[in-house]
Amino acid sequence: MKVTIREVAEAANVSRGTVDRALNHRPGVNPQVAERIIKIADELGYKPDMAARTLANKRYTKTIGVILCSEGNPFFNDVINGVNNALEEMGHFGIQNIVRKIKGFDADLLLKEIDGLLAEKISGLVITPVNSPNVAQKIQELEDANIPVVTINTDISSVKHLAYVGCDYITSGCVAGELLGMMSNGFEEHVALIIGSSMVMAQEQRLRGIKKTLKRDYSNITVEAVIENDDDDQKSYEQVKALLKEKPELTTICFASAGVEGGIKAVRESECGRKLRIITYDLTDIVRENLKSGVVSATICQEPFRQGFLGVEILGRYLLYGTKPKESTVKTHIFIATKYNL
Amino acid sequence: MKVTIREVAEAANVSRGTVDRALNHRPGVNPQVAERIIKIADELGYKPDMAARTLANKRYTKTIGVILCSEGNPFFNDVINGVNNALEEMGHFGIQNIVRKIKGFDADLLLKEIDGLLAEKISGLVITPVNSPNVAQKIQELEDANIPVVTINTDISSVKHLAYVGCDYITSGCVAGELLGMMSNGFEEHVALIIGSSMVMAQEQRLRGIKKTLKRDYSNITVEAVIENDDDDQKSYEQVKALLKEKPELTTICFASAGVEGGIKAVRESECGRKLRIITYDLTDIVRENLKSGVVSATICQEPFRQGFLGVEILGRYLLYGTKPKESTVKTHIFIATKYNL
DNA sequence: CTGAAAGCGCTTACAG
DNA sequence: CTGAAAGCGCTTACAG
Repeated sequence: MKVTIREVAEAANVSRGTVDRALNHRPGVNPQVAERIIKIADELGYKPDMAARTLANKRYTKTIGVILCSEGNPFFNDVINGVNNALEEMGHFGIQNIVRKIKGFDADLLLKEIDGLLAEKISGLVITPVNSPNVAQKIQELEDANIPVVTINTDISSVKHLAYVGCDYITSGCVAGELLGMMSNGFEEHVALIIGSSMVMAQEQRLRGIKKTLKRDYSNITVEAVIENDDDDQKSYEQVKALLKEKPELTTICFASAGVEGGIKAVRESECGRKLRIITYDLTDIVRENLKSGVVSATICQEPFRQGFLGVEILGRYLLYGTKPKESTVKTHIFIATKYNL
Repeated sequence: MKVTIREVAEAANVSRGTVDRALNHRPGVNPQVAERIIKIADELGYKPDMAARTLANKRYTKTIGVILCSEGNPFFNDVINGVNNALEEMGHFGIQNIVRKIKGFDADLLLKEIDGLLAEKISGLVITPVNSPNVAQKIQELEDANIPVVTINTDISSVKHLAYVGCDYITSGCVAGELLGMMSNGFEEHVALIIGSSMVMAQEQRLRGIKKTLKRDYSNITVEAVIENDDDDQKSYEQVKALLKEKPELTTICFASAGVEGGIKAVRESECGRKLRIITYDLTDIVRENLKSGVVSATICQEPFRQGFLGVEILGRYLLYGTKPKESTVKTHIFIATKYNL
């Protein structure tokens, strides 16, 4: 039957406190005794009871801090939903939370918010980091101070942290390339790729994935232009407008980032007879609308809800039970959605 | 701060036991008192602590029964993984389990297994049901006896039960239709649809979804044949072989069920110059291999892992905390995968 | 370094 | 119908 700490204690002829200390590698146990206890626990097949552990830890409540660069960016709506759902669940287990949202991927603001949360004594942090050295250094400091950090949606390089939950952006580019290829049906196609900025790692990676795949497998597809719209709809509008005038042979536009609304407006206005195919990334309200009406053919998604949810859940489990995910990189799925599978 | 049952009891001037009984609608409380307690708890913002609840319930252990029609069907591998993962989690919360796997969607076998699990005193059941009247009746009996039932992957009609976790098969067909449409790039295409059996509701629905979408939006695509292979590879091989001889104009084959291996073998053998496009459903090892090698262009997935995982989790949460899912139908996502996003 | 004991919040068998 | 109390399994402050 069920093996509890009590059975282990009896078998080892020590108190339950000592078993607990030994099994959880807490200080203050004779190493020999500890080793013996661990062995006995193992033989008995002892598995800690999460509910009891959680309950006992209620006396020493922990707080999860969350910082999202989400303000004014509709993509993050689903990430936020995921975060909130997981935080609510953690609430049932007595974990508190503080959430901060900032506008843009602004390193200085981010650092200020991190310090703010540290002042509030958070026990762990979930964050969409800016991939800059000073942010990396700050995250290193947190990890060193035993405050685990989980990055979501976008990662930070060169700092070991508890986990990253998000998609692989190069693969995400390859999928777009493959999709463009499939949709060409072997015929000649001329595509334009619209990104936000090649200075953002995720977007540069996507671009790379697309180009690589087209080059390798679809010589019938020519990339006519790569445009950076700074994720700005007005700019996107003007650029796409100019592009369509300049390149009448264009058959497809792929939006690898934001600025979809402006871009589509330009396409709509200039459409005179020919039908441009549009593919996008992610599933914002704008994209959803345009998929339904047939303006956008397909969009490539990355499970934003799950990014938020898992990010918080992984941190929460670590704080509650000390369990780490098997891999520190948790990839969310990339998949293609059409009007039918939103 | 944190409101516990104790605070509610003090505010209401009753014992904690009475608060518990009132809040959980257990019998044996004066209705007026109960109402007052519920109101006070609400005002105080009382939220039950799941860990404590779980721990307290340890004394009255529950067992989840699982019956899967999965034997010899590789699609179910991921469903099984999901089931096992969730069962392990439930184990931490003191819920036991009994799992039975049977071969084929065989109603009589299924009924026998259900009775077997009932004899083992299961508290709830997760099942891939056969949609037949006698199975429906048996599930009704379980629900009446307060043994909640969750169906996964395929549902049973006309019986109210705790939940169904799986995809919407008509939509799943529409997605294939849309995919075929996208891949045609407006050119004339001739497709064959291969299903297992139109007697299986899921497959009949998929077929319907595909045909509907093609008819409405893609008049350039002609369905040349619909073939039933009984999910048998040998049969599939022979039928596809004959088909290819008979219909040299064929450009695409869509496998809406099993028998992919046999079908692909036939395609391979007969390929003389022309390149047939193949699309499939789900992500078995065979499909994965053929996607990677470029033989299969795309496959339409339905989150099998999640079907298993959520099915068990929903039942477990109901048994532990009495919480029901918001909707009794929990749809898993349908998405398109290419060689890059497996 | 080790043990005895209190406590986390909820549930239910038992007594009244 | 209601209350007092034991107990679920683990953790840690305290005493030794």
